[in-house]
Amino acid sequence: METYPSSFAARLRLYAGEVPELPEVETLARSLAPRLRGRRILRVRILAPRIAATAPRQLSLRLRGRIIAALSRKGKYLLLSLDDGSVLTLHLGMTGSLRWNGRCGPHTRALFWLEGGRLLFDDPRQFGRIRLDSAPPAPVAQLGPDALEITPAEFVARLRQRRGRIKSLLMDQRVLAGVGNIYADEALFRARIHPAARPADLSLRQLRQLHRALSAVLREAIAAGGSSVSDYVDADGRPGWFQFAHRVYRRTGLPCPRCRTPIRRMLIAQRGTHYCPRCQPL
DNA sequence: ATCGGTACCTGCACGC
DNA sequence: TGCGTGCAGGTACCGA
Repeated sequence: METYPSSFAARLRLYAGEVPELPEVETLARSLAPRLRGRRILRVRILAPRIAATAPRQLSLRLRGRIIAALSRKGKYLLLSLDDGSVLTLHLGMTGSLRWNGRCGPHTRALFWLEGGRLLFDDPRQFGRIRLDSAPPAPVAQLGPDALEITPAEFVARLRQRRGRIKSLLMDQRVLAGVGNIYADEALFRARIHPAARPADLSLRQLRQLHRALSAVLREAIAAGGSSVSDYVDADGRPGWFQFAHRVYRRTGLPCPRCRTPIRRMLIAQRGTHYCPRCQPL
């Protein structure tokens, strides 16, 4: 476990884990499933119309009385299958969170009263979305294979039919689903691949290495985040999250954990991108 | 068709 | 000290 200057710890506390990517949504799905499955929805209230991709009135009317049959995740989407065949889709955006039996706050955007408890949707920036459809909606249907489930062969094939920069492709939800800025940087570092490289620049071996690195970093994050995010669903705050330490993400200027060269930051597709110039040559 | 850039949104850090 | 500015990045959308 690395130690960081306290100012950096504060920054990590502020940002790390705040943006829900695949591991955070997976952990949330696992902790919520036993609480929600089989429960009837009694009442729904949308406080911020902006986050409702389905009209708030429709949501309230059509959700009342429904039973949550199953809960699943695809990419960064949380899918609640209801007893009438419809699907409630939740996306947490950048700052969204779900809390079971939590207290309402200034950023609470939606409330779901269920038998035996209340689910809160908090989202300061309101990039999250809630929608109800008769089947998995277009955004979900267009997702590529889930990043946790994609095979090495499929991973390589899908990347090789694209020409963009490798980091952009990793984050393109149609190529594969679930990877955001944090895990893209971390996976590329582990695979020693420059984020601006293009698939044509990379050997088969490197692409397979990237698949391994991505699987590893996602699984580690789920393992580390599991208990803490589960606590978070119950209460306020996320103690224990910092078991998972980022190696390059937001570590600009700090020594590379492998070679001590200062981590560098660049922009790719307007996103902050962190890499080691020595370990990840172009 | 594919890619890159921008809008949306808010809270925090930073600098004058 | 207080205020203005920039930055963070999820998806959708637009134009080249």
